[in-house]
Amino acid sequence: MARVQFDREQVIQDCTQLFWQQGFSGASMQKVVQATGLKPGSLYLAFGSKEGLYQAALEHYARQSQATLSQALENAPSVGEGICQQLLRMIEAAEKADYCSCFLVKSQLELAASGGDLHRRVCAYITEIEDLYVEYLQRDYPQDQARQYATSLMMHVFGIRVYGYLERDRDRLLAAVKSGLPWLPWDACEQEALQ
Amino acid sequence: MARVQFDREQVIQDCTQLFWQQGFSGASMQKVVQATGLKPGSLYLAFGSKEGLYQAALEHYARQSQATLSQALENAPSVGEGICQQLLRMIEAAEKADYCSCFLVKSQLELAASGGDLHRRVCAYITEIEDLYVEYLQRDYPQDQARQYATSLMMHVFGIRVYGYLERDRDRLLAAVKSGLPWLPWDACEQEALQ
DNA sequence: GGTTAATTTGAATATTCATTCAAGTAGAAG
DNA sequence: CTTCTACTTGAATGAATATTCAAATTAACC
Repeated sequence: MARVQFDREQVIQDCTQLFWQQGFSGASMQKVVQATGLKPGSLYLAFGSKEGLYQAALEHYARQSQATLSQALENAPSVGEGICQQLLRMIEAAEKADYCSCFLVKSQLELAASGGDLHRRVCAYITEIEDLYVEYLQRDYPQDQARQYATSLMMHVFGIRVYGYLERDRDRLLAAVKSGLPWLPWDACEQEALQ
Repeated sequence: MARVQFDREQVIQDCTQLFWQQGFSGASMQKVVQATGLKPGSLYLAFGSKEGLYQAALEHYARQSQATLSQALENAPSVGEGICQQLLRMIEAAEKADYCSCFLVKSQLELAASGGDLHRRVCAYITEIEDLYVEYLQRDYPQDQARQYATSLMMHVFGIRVYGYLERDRDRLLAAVKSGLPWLPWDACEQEALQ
C-alpha cells in the first residue's frame, strides 16, 4: 500500500496514549509498533527516532490541552467559573480506573534528569499553559495578581495530578483545592453543575 | 575479600540516589553496578532482583523522610512552625542545580501504570507520611480538621515537588504556598529564620 | 502500459538489558 | 595448618532494546 500514507494524526494519538501511560523509557519501540500497527521502518522514516515520536506526542498533548482550556474558559459564564470547572474535571478524572495523571507532569519528572531537548520542550509547554491562565485571569485581575493566581493554580493542578493516584477520600481533595484557591467562585460553579 | 560483607547501608544509599535521579526504567543494572562498585552476583545474592533493590531504596528513602519530618516537628517551637520550616526547605531545595523532586512522587508517577507491588508500597509510604502529619496536627486541631489540613498539606507538597522544576520566580511559589495554607504561622516561622 | 518515485515492509543489526552460575577467595572453626 | 562455609567475582546467557536497509509495493505521471 505504498503512496497511501498512514494517518499521521491517528498514529500520534496512539503514541500519545502509550507514552502517557508508560513513559519514555517504559514504552519500547516494539510496543509503539504494536500500538500503531505500523512497521519500524515507517515510524523511523516519518519521525526519525523514538525521541522524535515522543516529541510529536508531547506536542499533540500540549496543543490539545491548551485548546481544551481556552475553549472551556471562553465558553464558561466567567473565567473563574471556567477554572473551577476545569479543576473539578481533573478531580473527577482521578476517580477513573485507568487514571493516568497528566502527560506533561509525568514527562517533567521522568525527563528532568536527562536535561535534554525533550525536557526543555516539556517546560515550555507547561509554561505556555501557565501563561494562558495569566492571560485569562487578566480579564478580571491586575497583571501582578493574575500572575500570582496562575502560579497558585498551577501548583494546585500539579498537586491534584499527583494526589489523584492515592485512593483516598475525594471530598477531602476537593476541599483542599477549594480552601487553597478561595478566590474562585466555587458556589456559582456548583450551582451551574446542578442545573 | 569473602566473608567481609559489603556495607549494605552504603549500597542502598547509592542505589537510592541513582534510582531517585534516573527512575526505575532509566537506571540500568549496569549503572547500579557502577554506582555501588559491587558485581552483579553480589547484588543479586543480596537483593534478589532489580525490583528488590528498588524496594530497598524506596524503604530507605521513606524511613529517612519520616524520621526527618518527625524530628523537625518535635524540635520546632510548634507543629505549625515546624511544618512551615519543612515547606520552606522544600522550596529552597528546588533552587539547587541538581534538584531531583521527591523520590516517592517520581516513583508514584512512573510505577502507577504497572500496578505492581512496588507501586502499592509507594502509595503506602506516602499515606504513612500523610498520617504522620495528621498525628502531629491533632495536637493543635480536632481530628477532622487535622485530616483536612494534612490533605491540603500533601497536595501543596506535591505541587512544590513538580513546580520546583520550572525555573520561575521562587517568591511566587512561596506566596502560592502561603496563601494556600493560610492557617500556618508563617510570620512566626520567618522571624525564627532571621534570628 | 511502462516508468518513476514515494512509501511500506519486516528481517537483520549491533547494542544493551537483567540475570545466572561455576570458579575463586578469605575469614571462621577445629 | 586444614577444612569448611559464606561471600565475591565477572564472564556468559538469552532476551529485549533502538535502529537500519535492501527489497517489495503501489499510486501518479507520461
